[in-house]
Order: sequence, then C-alpha cells, then structure tokens
Amino acid sequence: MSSSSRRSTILEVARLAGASKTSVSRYFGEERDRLSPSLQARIAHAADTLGYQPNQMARGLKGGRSKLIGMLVADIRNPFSVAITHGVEQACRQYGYSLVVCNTDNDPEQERQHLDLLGAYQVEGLVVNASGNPERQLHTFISLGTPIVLLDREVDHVEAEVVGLDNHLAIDMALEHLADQGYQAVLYVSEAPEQSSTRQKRLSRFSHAAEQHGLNYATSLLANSDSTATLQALSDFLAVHQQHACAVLCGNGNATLVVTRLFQQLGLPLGKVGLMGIDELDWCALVSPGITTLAQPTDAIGKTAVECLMHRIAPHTSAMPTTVSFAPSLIERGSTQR
Amino acid sequence: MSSSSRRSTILEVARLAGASKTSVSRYFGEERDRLSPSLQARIAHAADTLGYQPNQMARGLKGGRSKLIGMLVADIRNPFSVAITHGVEQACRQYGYSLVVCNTDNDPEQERQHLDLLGAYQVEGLVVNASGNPERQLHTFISLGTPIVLLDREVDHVEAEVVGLDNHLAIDMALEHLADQGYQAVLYVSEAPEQSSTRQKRLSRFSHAAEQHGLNYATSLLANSDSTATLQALSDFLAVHQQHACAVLCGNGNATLVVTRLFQQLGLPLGKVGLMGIDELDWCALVSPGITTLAQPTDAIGKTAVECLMHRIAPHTSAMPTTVSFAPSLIERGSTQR
DNA sequence: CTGTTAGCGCGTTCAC
DNA sequence: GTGAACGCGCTAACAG
Repeated sequence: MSSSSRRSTILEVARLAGASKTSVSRYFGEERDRLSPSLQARIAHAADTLGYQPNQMARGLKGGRSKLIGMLVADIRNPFSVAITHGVEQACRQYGYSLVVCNTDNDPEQERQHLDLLGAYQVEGLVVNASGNPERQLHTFISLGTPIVLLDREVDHVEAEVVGLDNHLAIDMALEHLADQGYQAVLYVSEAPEQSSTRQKRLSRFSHAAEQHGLNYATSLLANSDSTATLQALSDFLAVHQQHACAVLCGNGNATLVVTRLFQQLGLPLGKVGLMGIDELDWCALVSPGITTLAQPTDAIGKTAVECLMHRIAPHTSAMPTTVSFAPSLIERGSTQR
Repeated sequence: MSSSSRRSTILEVARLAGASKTSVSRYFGEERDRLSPSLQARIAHAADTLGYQPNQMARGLKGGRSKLIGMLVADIRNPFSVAITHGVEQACRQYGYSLVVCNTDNDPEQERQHLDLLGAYQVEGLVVNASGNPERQLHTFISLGTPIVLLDREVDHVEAEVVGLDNHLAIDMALEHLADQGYQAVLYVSEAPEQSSTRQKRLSRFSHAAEQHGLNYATSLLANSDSTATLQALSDFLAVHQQHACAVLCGNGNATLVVTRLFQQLGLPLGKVGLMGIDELDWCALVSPGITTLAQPTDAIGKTAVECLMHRIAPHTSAMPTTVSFAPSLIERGSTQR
C-alpha cells in the first residue's frame, strides 16, 4: 500500500541526464531552442523514465507565474453561468492557463473568502461574476497588478472591463418582437436587482422602451423562494389588461422557469398569453408550443473575458475597451405566436 | 496605473510586528496557542495593516500541503454533473480545501492533460468522473499516495472508492414503477455505454430486470448528435407492441431530453405512452403532464466523495468501504399515468 | 550553447 | 516563548 514514491524533481532529472538544473528548466520552459539536440534528447529521456513533471507550485514561487486564472461565479447551478464557465475554461486552456472556479452561491461572505484564497494562490488574472460588492478585495488585486474582468455584473467603483450582453439591445429586441407579434401589454419579471447591474439595466430599460413602443406595462420582482407574489402580480396584470393582448417577459433563465410554472398553475395558454425569456434553455423547445428566447453568445462572452485578461497579462500595449457587449439572438417559438 | 505594490511577505509582517518569521508562521499555522497574547495581537495588527496573506504556493512547496483538491468532470454542461460538482465544492470548502475543477468534455486527451496539470499543482486528492480510461495516470497518483475517488464511473484496473447511484436499484425501482402503472413493454434509451460503467450497469440490469418483471423490452443507444436512429427505434418499438401499453425509460438526463423531443416530434401523448427518466431536471414538471423521474441525491454523492478523500488524506485508520451507492428517490408525475 | 550561483516565500528543526 | 538557519523545486541572472 501507498508506496508513496516521491514525485521526482528537476535535480534528479538533471543528474540522470548528466546535465544541470538550468538546462532541464529551460527544456520545460519553452526555451528548448537553446539546447543542443543531444542534450534535449537526454533530458527528454531522463524526464520520461522518471515520470518527471515540473512542480507548478515551485515554478510559481519564483516568477510569480502561477499559470492560474481565478473565476468567481455567483451561481454555478444556473445553466447560463455554466455555459459561460465552459467558455472561459476552454479559452484558458488555449492560452496554457488553468482555471480555478469558485462558486459563491450568491453569498458575499463566501465571495470574500474565495477572493482571499485566489489571492493566496497567486492567480494571474481574475474573471468575476460578482454576487456582492467586493470592492476592497478587487482593489487589492488591481493594485497588485492582477488584471480583472467583470462578467455580466459590474462592481461599484471598480474599473475593469465588463463583458456581457448588451442589455439595452436585448430589451429592445424583446419588446420589438412582442410588439410585432401584436402584444399590447407586457409584464416584466425579474429577480431582485439589488446586486446585479445587469438586472438593473434590463429593468430600467424595460420601462423606458415599453413606453417608447406605446405598450402597457408593469414589472414584478421575484422573491427568493416563493413565487406567490409573482403569481398575484401576474393575475392582477391579466385582469387589468384583459382587453389587451398580454405577454410576460422574463429577465433571465430562472425567471423563465418560475413564470412557466405559474402559467401552468393558472392554466394560461402559451401564445394566447405571450411568454418570452432572456437566456436560452434546454427545455424551451419542449414546453409546447415552445418558448421564445433571446440566446446569449455564452462561448463568445467567456472567450472574450479571457482574452481581455491575456491582453493585460502580457501587455499588448493596445488599449483595451472598457466594456464589451454582445448582441443576443432571437429564437422564435410558439409562445409569442398569438 | 498598475502601482504593482508587491504582495507583502511573512518577513515584512514579522518586522512590523517586531517578531520573527517563525512566530508569524505559527500564528497562521493554527499554532497560536504557543504565542503570547501580546505577540499575537502585534502580529494580527501587522498582518492586517499590511494586508498580508500567506502564500499558498510557498506553503505547498515545503510540506506538499497544497490544500487543493482536483476534480475531473466529463461533461460540465450536464446538470447532473453540475449538481455533483456543487456538492463536492461545498464539502471541500468545509474541510478547508479549494477545488480545481477540470472539464474534459468527454475527451480522453483533455483528460490526460488535465491530470498532468493537477499533478503539477500538487493536489492532495482527486475526484474523478472519468471520460476515458486514464489508468496509467491515476496509478501514478496512487503510487504517489494521492487519494482518488471515482465518481459515478469506474476506471478499469484502478482500485479506488466508487461513489454514485445504486444502478441496480435504480433500474429495479423504475421497472417496478412502470409495471405497477400497468405498462407492459419498455424501451430503454441510453447514451453510448462504452466509456461509462454506470451506463453499462444500467443497461445490463435493465434486460435482466425487465425479464424478471415479465415485460417486453428493447434497448436503443443514442448516437452522438443525431437522434434519427432512436426515432426509428422508438416507432418500431411502438409498432411491434401496439397491443401493449408501452413506455420508454431514459438512462440519464440527456436521454430524457432527446426522447422528450422525439415524443413531441411523433406527437405521442405523454402517459398514454409512458416516459420515465433517471436524473431529475428542472423542467420535468413543466412538460405536461410532467415527466416521472428518479432523482439522485447529488449533494450527498458529492459530499461523500470528498469525505472519502479526507479520510485518506488524514488517515482515520477506519477502513473505508470500496463502493458507496446511494438510492434514488422516485418523483412521480403524469408521464407514467395511463 | 551550458553550468553556477542566488534567491522566491515559507515551514521547520533546533537551539536559545 | 522565541529566533537563526536550512531547504522545498524552480527560475533568473551571470558567467564560461
């Protein structure tokens, strides 16, 4: 049991190859060109028979190059977050970095802890989908020269690139589609906007744009784990506007889930009462006649976030934009077909 | 810009506190009792004003204690995997460990790379939801004394705890439920079982148990990205057994998704033709009249996996079981109501 | 092209 | 209780 044969070190490889530590280090540090072919071969062989692998910890110690990117995710169970994370991870790997994903479960306290940890592991860059307002900690990263990218949510007083959806455009597209389809009254359902700049933007844009389109409208905020308030808001809305064609616009995937449940509880006919959501979900096509959504380009968002980081890690001097917003794409289904 | 004020070191804290490195080290190494109260206060203050944080890299270098757990996930976009990952992460944090999650996208090559990386970062334990058969690499971890836990999928020739669902029980429960509901013929739809011991077990148990229950049955394997073969299999099955009450049992969440789409394509009435799936999904209640599922205790599975690791990292001498299987819970809905 | 010499920041004896 | 000295595995000068 547990023979526990130590991991072999650079020194052992060097000895076995009849070379010096430096040469071995160079061999693994992408500087092979500087080594004679014969030396390379000897080192390669030695490393192979010893099963040697450079110790990243030690490596990071010297140059501060941990080859680690940290990512903070507010809610890993949200399919949208998962999709983004997937994109971020792919991009990191492509650049030779590994990703440490920390889920905060929307808890600022966990967020703080995780940020400390990521600092302790010397991450070279940070992708932050904030759940609170960890200003102070983010500032220490910034003052340490560690690049930060904000994902989907801004953080007060923290200047960093913000990568995400073009929220104004998304709301505009949604309302335009709903208006085109002949809906005259729209209820916007959102999760609590306090901690999310994105939710705030969508919400405020909604009122603005709804007026522009000459639509009747109202908004409703989702309580944490109880949808009765929204149920009430929904039936009230339908009652008030019974002579109009009504629709509900959901601010994100979770809202869509909750509202769809409410539609079923109330026995509302999808389409007759319109339903549309921001964020595409696996099952939107399955709830007949299908739920119309605005899909976010999650891979592009994730990839862009990492690219921002890389530009700052190895400064390309090219000035980086301060905000990168992507356009959603409309996936039209029966739920907005009257 | 980028004032880049270095991260402060233990030495600086020591100086500012008028103490020695050792004392500071002890202070952060859970040996505070050995320090005089006044010293503790001085160190605390110094560390605080300097914003000091022990460098995990350097820490790990000496004793090999990276305080890192590595996790390999075959498909991070599968909600089931996400749920498990969530459980694993929670448990790690609880034990003071951080989790490095690596997604392999079911690609053995990525799996190999990620394993090398995790090794390089000196993870103290490994939770593996394998996508290939990385025997060799897992063995080097084992011979290095790094504990491994297999999640949901076994790996040939690798002896390690396997944590997951009790697959036999799950299939038995499903068939019993279907039989109880009066279904007489069941089609089992599974993803390709080659690389997954779990899929194999469910599949083989299915035939066995179906016979025991005196059911007519057949199986169909899902092609990667094309469901026409399964569509064919499904209609054939229904045609052959048209005088029987038919049902489809889906081997996992993805199968459920695909089959539900097929039901809609074929206009099959849910319930009239039964549908049941292993893995609970957000939307199973939404596709009316609801899809009956067997839910896995994902948090418990994740937590147990980490506990196995911890038992081996800090040996409690208590012998650990070699397999931990959990029972699923039946969530009954309209799709199995004739 | 290659080897030598210093540390990186920290934990750990072992003395005081 | 406390501090000095050494070494973890590696990279970065600086030689040769």
